Amino acid sequence: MSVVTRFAPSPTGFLHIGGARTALFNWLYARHTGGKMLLRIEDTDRERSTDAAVAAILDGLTWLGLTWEGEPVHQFARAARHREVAEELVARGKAYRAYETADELNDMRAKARAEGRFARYEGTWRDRDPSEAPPGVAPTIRIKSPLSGETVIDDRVQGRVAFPNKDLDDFVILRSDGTPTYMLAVVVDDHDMGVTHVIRGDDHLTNGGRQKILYEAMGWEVPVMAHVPLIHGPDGAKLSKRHGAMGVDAYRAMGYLPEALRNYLARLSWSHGDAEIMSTEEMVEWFDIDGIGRSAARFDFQKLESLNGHYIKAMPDERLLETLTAALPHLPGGNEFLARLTPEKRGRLRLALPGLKDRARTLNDLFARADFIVADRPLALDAAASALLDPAARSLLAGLVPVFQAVEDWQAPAIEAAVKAFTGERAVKLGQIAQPLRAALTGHATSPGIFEVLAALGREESLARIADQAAS
RNA sequence: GCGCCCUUCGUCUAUCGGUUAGGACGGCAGCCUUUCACGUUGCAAAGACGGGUUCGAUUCCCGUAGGGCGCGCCA
Repeated sequence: MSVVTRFAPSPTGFLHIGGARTALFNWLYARHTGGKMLLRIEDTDRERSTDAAVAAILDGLTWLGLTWEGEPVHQFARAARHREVAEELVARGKAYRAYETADELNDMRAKARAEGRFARYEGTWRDRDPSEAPPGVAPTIRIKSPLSGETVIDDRVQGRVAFPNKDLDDFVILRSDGTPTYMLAVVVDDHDMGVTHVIRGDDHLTNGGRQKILYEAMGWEVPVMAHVPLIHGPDGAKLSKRHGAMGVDAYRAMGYLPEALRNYLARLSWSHGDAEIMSTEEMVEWFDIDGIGRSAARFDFQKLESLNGHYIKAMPDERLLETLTAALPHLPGGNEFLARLTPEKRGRLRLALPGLKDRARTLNDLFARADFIVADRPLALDAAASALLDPAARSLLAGLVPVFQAVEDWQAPAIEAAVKAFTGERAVKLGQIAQPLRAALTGHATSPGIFEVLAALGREESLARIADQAAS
């Protein structure tokens, strides 16, 4: 039987990092086994679900390169089917109508909590005759959970997990307005969609027990379950906005590459020996549920950055240039940079890229360091650059002009040879000329190798920038 | 409060009873060097605690502590 996994986000916000990892695992497992991953939008909460969130989630998945099979299933559209199953359960005596109002239930819960008791539905209407139903109350449908014994799920990650049935109450499966609850909808949809493997966050572990009760009530086969540990923030607490619970679009805006994020996320609670840097093909080949660990992982931005730097360096220049220009609109300040990137400057950027990418860990970092490429003359100098351009330095720069005019092949090696000959003549150290040159050409005290900068800028622009700063 | 889960360097992890407990990120130091990086070499850094089981426990069991998740007509 072919593997069918699914990713089932609720569209109440962006695709957060934990969801992205869950989607990644489902995707990897489906690819690894030659199966498929389905996408289901869990929008039964009509109050909180929004179209914008659906769009954000699809966008996030697409950016991450996680593809799904077929059209996304919208859970709410299947409400009639869910109702049908709920009614069938009532007809079979596996579920019953309960006539408490939501307010009454809330009061009962509040009271139980205040008294330090577990707020559990006591099954008041479980065996009561429906003829006793109070008039004017629309009932919910509740499942009859077993009263004794235990419900066991054999989880592929967590192992055998047993829940005492006395703690599992008769949860609502159909609301009084006739719409299904999550618990019902998930089970019916997973069954109807032919899902064979449910891979999700372990915050759903106890739900797994409840869902098993539903599967058994319907006489359906329970899918393989794999509850993956959650991702925590750097301080070990639940991931919140404070650390990393932003949407994946926020990671894109921070200049991370999807392949870097994929690689990083894959290594959270999953490993394959000592493998750290993995191509997507390798991840697909190596991924297995057996490799998933059982403890929660903390999100570590430094490691993500390190990986991201690796992928930036590894990317061929032409592709990196395309990737950067495509990403720019999503990066803070990116549009301004893009607006100034004339075709001529784009050519210079392309030439400077090898030196630039070694120094960058994010795309933001990359284009920030490339500001000298798009800058217009006369360059604004930062404090460190100004300090380098003392009178002696300015006079040395003036001496360089004829040297540069005489360079025949305006490439880094020839330029370097010419400059070294010049430093020999003047008996100065390379640093004494390289630093003022850097300041004049880039406006900063740091930059890629100075000869690469000269080559990238071109002779004309380089000489003009030098003239702006040289002693006349 | 009740239930369930987790616990190896600061972080992510390897180890599937016998290892000098390995790798990666980060840190520190050296090298490279025109700056900053990159690269490279080396160093420091871990089995929460207490009991068992065993010839031998990081590994198996129990307890304690700490952390997490769940306990909605949310998903």
